[in-house]
Amino acid sequence: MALDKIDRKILTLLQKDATMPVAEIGRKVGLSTTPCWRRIQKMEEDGVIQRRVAVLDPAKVNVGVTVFVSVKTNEHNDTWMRKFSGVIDEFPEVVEFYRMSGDVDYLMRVVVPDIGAYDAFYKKLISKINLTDVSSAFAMGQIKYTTALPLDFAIVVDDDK
Amino acid sequence: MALDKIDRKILTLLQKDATMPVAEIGRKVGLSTTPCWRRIQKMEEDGVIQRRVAVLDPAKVNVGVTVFVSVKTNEHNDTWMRKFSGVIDEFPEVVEFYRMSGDVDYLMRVVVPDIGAYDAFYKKLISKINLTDVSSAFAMGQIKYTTALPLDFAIVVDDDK
DNA sequence: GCAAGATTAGCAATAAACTTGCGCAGATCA
DNA sequence: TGATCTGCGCAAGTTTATTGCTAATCTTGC
Repeated sequence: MALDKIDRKILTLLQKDATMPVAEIGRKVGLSTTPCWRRIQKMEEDGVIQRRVAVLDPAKVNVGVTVFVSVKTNEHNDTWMRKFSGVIDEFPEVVEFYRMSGDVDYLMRVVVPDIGAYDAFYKKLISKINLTDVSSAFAMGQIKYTTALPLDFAIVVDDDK
Repeated sequence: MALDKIDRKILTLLQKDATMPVAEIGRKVGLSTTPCWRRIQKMEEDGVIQRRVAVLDPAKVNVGVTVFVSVKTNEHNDTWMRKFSGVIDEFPEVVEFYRMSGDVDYLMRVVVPDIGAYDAFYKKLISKINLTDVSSAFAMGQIKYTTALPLDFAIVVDDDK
């Protein structure tokens, strides 16, 4: 599962553009098609590469507004957490959901067309599960968003190349 | 730029798995290869589909820890914002960055291997730009994360099909 | 109501990309 | 030194993407 310099180069390219032909990737990392292809295969088998997806423009599908929703609860048990997770799973508007440390218990990122749609989401949410304390923070603009993870921390065996 | 039911079906599939052959997508949405391919092309030209990317496993590339960093500033002007954006752009650890309304001015999501790496990031950040107030919230776990946007709000012309 | 133009579907052929089998070269180790 | 292992690359064969062309359906203006 350790990655060398070539693997990381490949991942960097694929994180930017997964449509790039293997032959071209190979050329850019100094490898012919076959070994490059085998490396990609291995990284997919190992689960380093989870999947390849299409990324849409939020504005073009009318979900230009991002809201961060902080949730506090009194229910600090596994059963409740699972129930909450299940409820959230049903909402496609919730694109990220984290269990937090500190004064907030859960944090989620919600995408909607406008404030009105957020209110509708909010009402639907609290009708499905009882939440002690919910607070919403609206994003006025998305300055940076990337699905590409940094590879600087990846485990390495051969760092010579 | 309006999307009909077939377009949304295609997008739903591509948001899950962008490696699926056009022929299979066509079959699933009830279309032959060519028209299905042309629809996909059009949505790429229109920018609805921005790009296709490989999604990696954060743990496998050693960035299993997410930190949300809230920033308050006294500098409420465009010049400073641009400078801040430029600084953030240089940090691959910052995968999301928003300008917020409310008592926090900016919010970013940072991915790192551990607390130590976050501290290193933090030091590097404040050395590059002066920030009035920074507060960090650690995620104990990622319960949901998807790059797929909801298509329920997309603009529609023909809603018959 | 009808004909011209526009839009969308489909087939078939071509081009491009992926995938596999095999052999070769360098590294490792007894 | 020789056996083994690992990784590379060539040359097929297979799958998939892409394009040109035709047919069918829908729109529009009269």
